[in-house]
Amino acid sequence: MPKRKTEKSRENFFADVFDIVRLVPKGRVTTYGAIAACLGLKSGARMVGWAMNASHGEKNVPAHRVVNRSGLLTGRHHFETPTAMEERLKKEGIKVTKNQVADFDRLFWDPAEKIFGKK
DNA sequence: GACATGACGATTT
DNA sequence: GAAATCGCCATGT
Repeated sequence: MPKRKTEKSRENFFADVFDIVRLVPKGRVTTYGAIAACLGLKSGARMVGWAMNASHGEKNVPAHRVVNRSGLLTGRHHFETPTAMEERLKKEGIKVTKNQVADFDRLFWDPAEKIFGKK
């Protein structure tokens, strides 16, 4: 287990990521980079992905709505089943083709919009 | 304490 | 235009 020092940072980071992902409207998708940018990280996209890994314990975190900047479902293999991600997205009305979100540009939801407008 | 890895992104060659 | 490389911060070994 990490020391308290990292624990604090980790908690803040994960909390922010989970909160943002949770705020993603149904039928919308966002990207790791967008979330990272909201947290103030220039390129913390990797960390966001790491946080998503921890999201396995957070049932209320729709990690399936988080894709890479290309709209590609890069993390589908980390789900319970390789198809769970696209299946869920399709269920919410999002079309997925070849592990990629259709009309990704249109469905893209920018957390900065909410965070910035809210704060 | 150092090295290697990770569901990414942007920049440079 | 495509490929290779660096950067980012945290985690695991």
